[in-house]
Amino acid sequence: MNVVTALDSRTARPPEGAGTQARHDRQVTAEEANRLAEMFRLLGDPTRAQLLYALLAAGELCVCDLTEAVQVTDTAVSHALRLLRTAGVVASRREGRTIYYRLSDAHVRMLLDLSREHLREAR
Amino acid sequence: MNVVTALDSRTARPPEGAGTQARHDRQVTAEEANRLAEMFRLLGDPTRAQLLYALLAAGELCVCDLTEAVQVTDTAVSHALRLLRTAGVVASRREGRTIYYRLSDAHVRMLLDLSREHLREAR
DNA sequence: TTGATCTCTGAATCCTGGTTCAGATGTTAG
DNA sequence: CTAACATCTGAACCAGGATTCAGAGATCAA
Repeated sequence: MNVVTALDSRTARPPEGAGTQARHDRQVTAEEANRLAEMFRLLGDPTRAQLLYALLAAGELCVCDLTEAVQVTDTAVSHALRLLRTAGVVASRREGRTIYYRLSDAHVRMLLDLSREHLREAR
Repeated sequence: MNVVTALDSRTARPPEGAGTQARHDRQVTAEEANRLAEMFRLLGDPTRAQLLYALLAAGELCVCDLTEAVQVTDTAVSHALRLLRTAGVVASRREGRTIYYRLSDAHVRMLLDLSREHLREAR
């Protein structure tokens, strides 16, 4: 209701229309925000984060290596990897009885890389 | 950007010895990964994500505006904002009886901006 | 074949944390 | 002062999801 002091002007509220298509605007629809939240949630678990950063550093690792890197059960690792796999974040490759995992999403890889970088600079 | 992190690396297994240096390297300690996970977790909730993206777009909004933007109770918004506030992600400013919130962490702002961008390009 | 290794799966448990509820705090108007 | 408004707080409730448990595929060696 109140007029807001926007940093960037153009805060005009479009009339909630359903016929809105993909905007290149700053505006983010609830749908988009939910998709983004879903992705962030995937990274927001200590086990999964450690797995992903281990893969980011090593490039490719088998489950046994990952189990050793992160201090949890191999079962927990397997469950975590399944989530990441079905989400398309990691990909797997079988070689004999061992299965190697790697990051498959360049987008996520950049997020991980960038976040690590900035965690170290700032604070 | 140079997001490429050599995928090949025939899994040259470093012998996992005692010498755990690698502080500025690609290596990420469990401690760092947990900190990063904690930050991602903060963004990994639909309500909080919508709040943050609303703030990213508008620059500054009061609780009543945020309550309207996100479709939840004002109480839920308040709880969500408290989490973000204590984490240093948002800052508040009082003007009369209304309180205005804004993003206070440049790091998070970039993450939000970048993620939105890439969600739209890719896929 | 048997046994050992590596990984995955579904069910059950358990716990974190998001929402709701009822009320408190602070602020402005009358 | 009281009343209305804007927001916050703590406790309780409850669901989603991470871990554990027990066992199943899959693959290789002997």
